[in-house]
Amino acid sequence: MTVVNFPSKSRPGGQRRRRPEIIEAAARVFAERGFHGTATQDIADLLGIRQASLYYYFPSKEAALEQVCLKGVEGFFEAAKLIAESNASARERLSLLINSHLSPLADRADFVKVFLNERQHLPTESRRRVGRWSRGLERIFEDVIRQGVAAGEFRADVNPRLAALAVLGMCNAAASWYRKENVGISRLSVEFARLIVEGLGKRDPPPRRHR
Amino acid sequence: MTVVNFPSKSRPGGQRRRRPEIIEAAARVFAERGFHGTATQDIADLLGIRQASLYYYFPSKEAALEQVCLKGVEGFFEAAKLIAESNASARERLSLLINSHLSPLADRADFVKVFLNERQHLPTESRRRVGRWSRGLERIFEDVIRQGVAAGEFRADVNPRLAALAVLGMCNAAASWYRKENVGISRLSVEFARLIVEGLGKRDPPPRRHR
DNA sequence: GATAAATTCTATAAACCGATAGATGGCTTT
DNA sequence: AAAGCCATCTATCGGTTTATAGAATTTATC
Repeated sequence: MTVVNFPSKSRPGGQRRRRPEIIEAAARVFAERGFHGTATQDIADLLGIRQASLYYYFPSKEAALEQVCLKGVEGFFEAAKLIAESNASARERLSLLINSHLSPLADRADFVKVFLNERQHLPTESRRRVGRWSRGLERIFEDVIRQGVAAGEFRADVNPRLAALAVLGMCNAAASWYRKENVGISRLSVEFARLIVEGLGKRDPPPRRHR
Repeated sequence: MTVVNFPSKSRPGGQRRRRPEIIEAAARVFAERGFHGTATQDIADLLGIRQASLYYYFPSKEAALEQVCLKGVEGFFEAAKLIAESNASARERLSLLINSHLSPLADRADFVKVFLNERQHLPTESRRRVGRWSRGLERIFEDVIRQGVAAGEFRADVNPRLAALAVLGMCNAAASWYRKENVGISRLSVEFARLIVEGLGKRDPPPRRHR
């Protein structure tokens, strides 16, 4: 009976310890050339193994995309939901939402990028799933903005739906250039949050003083 | 000698009158499935012709992409430059820039979308070209914002580079959802411009009145 | 209506790519 | 060191896709 808790027995079908590394390589290449622009050979090259060896780690190229996308959205929704449900002001919550939405760029930019650009190529089932997920996130932003309007924190003539899409678009676009620009996430978050809440314009052009 | 100015003689190698239609079909399919996700067969299907017939209109699939991308950026830069060089206020110019940047979505959303999402797959030479073009446009937005800061119209602590990327990201993202959301360009432009210049926040939370 | 030009078709070559099957070697455990 | 599992390899099949060649058909011109 000797039950062993070492890495043995427990798994009937292989451990595949290198799996995370494989998925990371896939993310890198997918991010750079896109899903259909990538041959499985490209992933193998990056890893220094043979093309066919990849199939020990996933059953199909699409399955690999699915894994990458999953890691690309992991936690987003939950974090956003927590923030949205806190009882801070709408301004504060929106700023936190922006920060939370940008944070993953720091350590998994490729995964996020692949999710954003390649999710359309997921098999039907999981594409639907991430569709729902995506709409849920939009809704969270939209609701916080709507609450801000209702509370008198935000302008009354704001269209919460459009504003939410604007904010998300702005943040998501950062995935494309975050690495090239030399700016940290916290700096970026602050800049974006202030841009959205306060705008670019100066508050009170003070009554013109004579020099 | 009889020189004819009718549509004859002038072109030695064919007229290819259907070319615009062909390119439009390519744009449609590229926009939906991406460049590498599209087979030339798909374009042919949409047109009701045979796959091989396409090659009467362009020498390669990449060349078709090039044409689509070209139409996707046509005029952007020139329009933006004119606006940036006008002597309106920075606020006004930025609003006009946003409007001008969104306008093409009305009648060539597919072309714009393809340019934004698929330009990475252009052959090296033209990719470099649109790279320069793209940076030029960023620069225009950035400069107007910088001038607004210098003129005291915009907050002094704004990072013009990041703000420009934010605005462009916001506008470009609209290409993905413009059709689904039922909103006209003018409405969208106004909303976005106000969002960027004034922000979401209310100006003067008036000294708290009783209820 | 004859002729020429423009357009579309059929047929197919050649390369590429995803995926499977089964062999091989190395590491772990007993 | 024997046994078994884990990981990778070799070899290859079948399907897809881009692109070319040349015939056939339609359209325009005189």
